[in-house]
Amino acid sequence: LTSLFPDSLQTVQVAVPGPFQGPLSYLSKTVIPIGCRVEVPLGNRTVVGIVVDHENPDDIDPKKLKPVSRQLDERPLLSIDILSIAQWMSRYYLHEFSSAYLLALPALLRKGEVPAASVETRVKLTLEGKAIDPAQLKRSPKQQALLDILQRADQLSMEQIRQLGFTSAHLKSLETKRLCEREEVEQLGEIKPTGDKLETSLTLNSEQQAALDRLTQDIFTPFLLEGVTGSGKTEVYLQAIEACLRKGKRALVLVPEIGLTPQTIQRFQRRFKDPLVALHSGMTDKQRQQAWYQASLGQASVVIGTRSAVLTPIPDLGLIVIDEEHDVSFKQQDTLRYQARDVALKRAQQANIPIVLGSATPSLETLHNALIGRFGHLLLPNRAAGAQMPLVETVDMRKQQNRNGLSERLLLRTHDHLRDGNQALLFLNRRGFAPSWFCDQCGWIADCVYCDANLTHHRHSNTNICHHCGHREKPAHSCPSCGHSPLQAMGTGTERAEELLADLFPDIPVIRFDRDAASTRKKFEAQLEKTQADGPAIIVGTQMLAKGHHFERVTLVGIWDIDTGLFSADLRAKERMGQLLTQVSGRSGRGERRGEVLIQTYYPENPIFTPLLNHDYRTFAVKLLDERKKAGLPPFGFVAVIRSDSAFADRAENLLRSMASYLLSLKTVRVLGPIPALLSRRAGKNRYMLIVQAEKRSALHEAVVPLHSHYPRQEKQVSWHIDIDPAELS
DNA sequence: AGCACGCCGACT
DNA sequence: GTCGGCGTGCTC
Repeated sequence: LTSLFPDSLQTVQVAVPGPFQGPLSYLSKTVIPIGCRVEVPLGNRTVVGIVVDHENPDDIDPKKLKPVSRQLDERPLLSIDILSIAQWMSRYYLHEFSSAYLLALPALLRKGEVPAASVETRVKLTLEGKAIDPAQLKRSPKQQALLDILQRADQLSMEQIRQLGFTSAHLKSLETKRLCEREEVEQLGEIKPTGDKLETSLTLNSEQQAALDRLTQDIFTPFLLEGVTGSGKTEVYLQAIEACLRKGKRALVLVPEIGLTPQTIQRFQRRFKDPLVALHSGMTDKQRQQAWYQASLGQASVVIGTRSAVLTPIPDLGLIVIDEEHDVSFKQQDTLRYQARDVALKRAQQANIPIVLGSATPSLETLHNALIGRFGHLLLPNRAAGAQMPLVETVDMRKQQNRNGLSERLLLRTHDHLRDGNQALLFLNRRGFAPSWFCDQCGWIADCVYCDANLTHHRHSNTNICHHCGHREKPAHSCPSCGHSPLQAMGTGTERAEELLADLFPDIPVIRFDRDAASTRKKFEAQLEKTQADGPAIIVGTQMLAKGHHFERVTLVGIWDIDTGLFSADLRAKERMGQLLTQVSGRSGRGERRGEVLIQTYYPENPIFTPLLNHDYRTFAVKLLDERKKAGLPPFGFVAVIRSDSAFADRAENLLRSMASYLLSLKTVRVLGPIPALLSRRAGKNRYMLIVQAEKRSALHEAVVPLHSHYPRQEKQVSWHIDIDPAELS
């Protein structure tokens, strides 16, 4: 009605950055559509916000409202669907209202930048290019391959060419030979998905085919695709995506942080003529913004991204794939602590489309849902190419000579595999040279000034580093406690392992993967590149190695030290240990030769190993589910952790004590704590936690929701947060 | 989350 | 005398 009176002022509800429980109200002369960005005054500055509603809540006096400074978008940037998922997230994860909305936008758009209309360079073949036989270019194989693909695709965008692994130099060469030419096209509207292929599909085995048949539905159906490593899950995804594109719908693929390599993108881009965009942390803000905008305009048929891509607007979304669904990187560990897998499930439900969660080692939550029939359960129990599962055995460290924790047995097996020209992969989940710097006279250990933790010795940089807060110092030469000199590096990290291996096998390249040797995407790619070379090699590294990389020529996997995972107090420590062990083992023997896995442990008789030695992750997981059931832990109950930190330990503890007594008085939830966090002092702050448990999700939420209004988030030098469905109890 | 205001110690 | 340390409080 108000729009009939052009002079009258409208109210708009705007989600703005800040610690607000809901949107703020502003005045506007015109009706601003929901989903548009606006600039609004906030305090004495101007911020970018998103219009999420029009109605003004009753409790706000309209006379106090300020006007919107500027409308930034003509048309909504975020659809109602995305807005409602964002709203669900902020309610469910109990974080500031606006964070989820802002999370849905790439950084540049969050800052108010105008989204770029995408000008695309399209590459087309000339008449000669269409006619020529690519075999004539056999002296330049890259050009030949590019020509071959262009002949099959008719035309490709520069982005596609890059994603396929070609450089502009390759293209230039074809251009100078007058085989192809470029043309600039301004892309405005949608591009209809076709599902037309560049590369033919692989033939599915009967299990893959059965899985595919069930995936191609048109209503909300969640599936667990449980397939052993090497069983061909990706091929099933690709063919399910093809079916989706053929219906004119688009697909969203989420992969773990570290899994989104050029190889992964290529694997998807090589299959389809349809355009694909990737969204990951290796891209610049500008690139991300462009990719996001193209996706939101419907110019990409397939969107492949990491955690934060879960909220990318995609018109006519028809399928969601979550690869390696158990991976911890799907849970955000700071600010808005969401689990992207669960948000994706919500999104699929809302869009009424199928979603497939794939893993060789499903999370206990997902496995449980499949076992009770809530999710469809698709099984790929065999390796696709008929390769055998590796032989797994434990090495009893009590009966072994060892050098820096490398047993004689593992050393001999490594030697054998290398002698046969194969690669060996040694997994050691501890970076640095040694986990401690100590005095063998009096037992003094270098610890962090700011944390309740030892310093890790790094030899390359001759520094002792705290892995929890980043504090660095030069290693002391003599003991500050007894004066003894010299001090020693005790224990083994990847740096020392690398040194030891280089010493033992002087002629064999040792390639290290950890946060230090592969700190950036580029360095990581460089290390991967080295593993492609012919001849024997040793790959040594941390859990970076467990995440979906195919090391075709690895035939031996050695697990340097599994025992830390056996005794950690954390909720998911055992689950992770089993997943890691299964995943790392899966890195071996995918080719022709049967792989071998050796697990070094001081506790070989621990029954937890028994099923894992036979590749029976399922039995292992069912046992853990049974333990969870007895303890009322997820997925049989619901958990929230409230963490507090303060420079003053008593303040942090007292705040939680007060919350605990309030929560206990409700009599609807179980409360454990306050207890000191696993790392009780970190970066100079004392940390405590409170574990809240309930049988019903609703009871848990009802209990914790009021805390935000009772306790300001920053009060008298204490800050606190709630973590719903925490990844770890620490 | 920012950002200003305001009250205390250590400097030209 | 002030510069700036960061504790406190506010933002439709």
